[in-house]
Amino acid sequence: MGRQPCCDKVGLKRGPWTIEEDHKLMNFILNNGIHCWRTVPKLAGLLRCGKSCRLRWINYLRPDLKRGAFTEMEENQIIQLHSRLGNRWSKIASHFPGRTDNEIKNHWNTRIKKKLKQLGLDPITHQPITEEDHCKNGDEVDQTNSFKEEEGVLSKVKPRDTQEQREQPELKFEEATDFLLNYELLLCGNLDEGVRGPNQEPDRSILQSSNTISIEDSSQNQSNSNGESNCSSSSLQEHNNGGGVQQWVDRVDSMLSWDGFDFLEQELFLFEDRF
DNA sequence: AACGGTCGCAACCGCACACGG
DNA sequence: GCCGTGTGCGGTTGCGACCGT
Repeated sequence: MGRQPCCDKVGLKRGPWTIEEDHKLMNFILNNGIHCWRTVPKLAGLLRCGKSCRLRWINYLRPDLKRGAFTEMEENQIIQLHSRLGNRWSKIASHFPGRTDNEIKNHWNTRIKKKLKQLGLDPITHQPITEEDHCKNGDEVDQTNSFKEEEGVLSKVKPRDTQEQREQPELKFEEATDFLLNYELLLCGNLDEGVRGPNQEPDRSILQSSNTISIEDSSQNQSNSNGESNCSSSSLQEHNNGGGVQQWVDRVDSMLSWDGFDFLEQELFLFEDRF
């Protein structure tokens, strides 16, 4: 016999969240914190299951979320961490304060995977794709390696240009070389520490070389296995130093564009005062 | 303008794990 | 040690936006 579902789904709403639902959830959590996700929707007056509320909070409403495109530095770090950790997205995400595992996973699947394939690297093993793989994997790999035939340009025929690709229409040979050099350096770090095994401390030097994160930062964020509230508060404390909560309020305000947002803003300022 | 194909992201699903009684 | 419950995680899907024909 299997587990009971997290909630009885009869009468529960599914699909995209409305602004009103976001409002209710955020308002509830800011006022009451998170004790038990199962009770959250009931108490917040939502027709959602607790799991759905949790996901919405973590992936979208959390105040410490960092939105916007991934930087090249972040991408490189993701690749490096993925080569060491595999598809353990939550572990990878823990190195990127403000980024969610879902976000990183999506970014990996939609962008980085392609980027690696374009460069002739297997996104799973992080090794160069061999001729055998070529034959084994058929079309998929075939596409990824076709850049070899092209003269000085590593772009391959794409079904259509994405926004990113429009900004960077082609991956030039020099850029690709830089990327590969970068990549090698990153992986060299991995190889050196390969003997340490996956569960041991990551290479601090590599991570600290980044301007954006450090082990200390991420460990602070992870310090409480309980997760959410602690993570939020520590980040909020950081944000608070530079008026971050105000920035978040501005961001959420513009993002959600509620007519009746004043009420929530008051709540948020109260929230800010607590930190 | 209409249509079909592709992409990217948000959300869902189901399993695994942790924890308390 | 077993069982029930809550939560976390990774894989997958649905759907709107965008683009080419």
